[in-house]
Amino acid sequence: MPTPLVVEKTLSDKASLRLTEAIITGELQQGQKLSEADLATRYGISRGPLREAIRELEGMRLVKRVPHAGARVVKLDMAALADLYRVREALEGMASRMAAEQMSEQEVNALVGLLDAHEKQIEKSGGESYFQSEGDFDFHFHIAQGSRNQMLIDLLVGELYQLLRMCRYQTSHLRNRTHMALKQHRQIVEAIADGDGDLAELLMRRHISGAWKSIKAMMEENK
Amino acid sequence: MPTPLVVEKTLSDKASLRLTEAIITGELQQGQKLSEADLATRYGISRGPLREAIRELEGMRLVKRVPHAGARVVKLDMAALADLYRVREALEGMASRMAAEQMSEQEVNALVGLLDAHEKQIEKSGGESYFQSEGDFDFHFHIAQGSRNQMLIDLLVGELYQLLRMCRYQTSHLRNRTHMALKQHRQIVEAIADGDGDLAELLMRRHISGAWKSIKAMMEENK
DNA sequence: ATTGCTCCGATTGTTGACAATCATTCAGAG
DNA sequence: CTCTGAATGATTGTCAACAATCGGAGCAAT
Repeated sequence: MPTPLVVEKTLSDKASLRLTEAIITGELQQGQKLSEADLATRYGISRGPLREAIRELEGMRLVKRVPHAGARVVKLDMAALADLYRVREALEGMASRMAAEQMSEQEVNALVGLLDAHEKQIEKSGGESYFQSEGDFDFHFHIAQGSRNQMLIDLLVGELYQLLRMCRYQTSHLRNRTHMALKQHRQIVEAIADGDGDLAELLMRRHISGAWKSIKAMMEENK
Repeated sequence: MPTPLVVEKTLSDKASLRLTEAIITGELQQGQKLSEADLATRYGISRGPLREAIRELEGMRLVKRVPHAGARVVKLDMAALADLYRVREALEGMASRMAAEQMSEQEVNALVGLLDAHEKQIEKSGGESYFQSEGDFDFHFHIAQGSRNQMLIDLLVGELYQLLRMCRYQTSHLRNRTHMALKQHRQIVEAIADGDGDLAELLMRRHISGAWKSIKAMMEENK
């Protein structure tokens, strides 16, 4: 039985995906208003599904909606990013702890392999492409999965990581942090391999808190 | 100028509120299917707004939707509750830390007053009414506010607390924990008053982790 | 008896038209 | 000239009809 090559999706789900990408890549800029009629005709669908897609993006915190006034792309100013990184610190810290408690040896090996691949990529094409190609997300994504906590996974992958991608796309990123990041990643994996939840959480929180500090410093310097 | 007594809301927002209450109180039971046609006629609205309301509830994690098959009320089994309490531990721990760093003296005093009121209520009407009347939520709600972190507040108040209310409504709750809970609340406030973020986070995490252990024990015993 | 197929009813997904609301503009009074 | 406020255009909210899809009942063949 041949499986269908194109997975049939509902129009609003497809619209939701397109909108998500448009927002993250900056095709729809921060604070920009989302006109229902405009987007509907542009995507070749009706306003009904599009409205539902917007409701979905609201749930992901990518847009903010105000009744009778429409939806606007969320604005990631310094305060919002500070909030985001604190929440991320809490959630990924917990994810690392739970991953340390529950990841199988096989999964840990896969993680190590992932970091090896990342290291090679960095050596070959300069640190820049690491963040740019979202290799960094691979790592954090796998840790989230390792926690076996579905709610944690949904929160991180479905909401926080989208906002982070959005931020990363729009601010050019420091490539001098890649080596430090990779080293910290290895330390975290080591703690997970040892089943040391306390240490894994501590290291992940430091890793994220440090990333925020350097982003913040860069933002304050560049403007 | 007299402010309007009835705040005009959109139909889908009103439906969203009604549905939320119906789910939390158990009027719509866990796992039950939400029929669009049925609910729409019952609420006296059309299917359009109702569908948007369901999308909103999906964002709050109160229902789970599968394309072409409808939406069902989420099932809070043991595994889901375990996940929920771990996430809560991480987020409220962070909220307590930030509250300790940022709450004003005045706000802390208000918190102390709140706990005094709670204590009186417990003495007067037995411990039972404390959890039942959602006095416990008052406390956690104020701490979230104190964090000054809007994303944290949205996550806790808009999503996690709804699920917790749902759980609390349906499982009769231990009243022998009220005294211990109150004592722990006081310790947390003390840490916040001292501006000791480390301790505030630690105590809150213990508080929540302890609550989960006793709930889990009760569930395993009762079935 | 069980497996597979077809048809049918019920439910969800989608559409375009209609109603309500908001923001802007422009006229007129002070 | 400024401020108020009423008309107007554009945008969002709502509705009811239509199309697409899923699940199950019933029947036939092995």
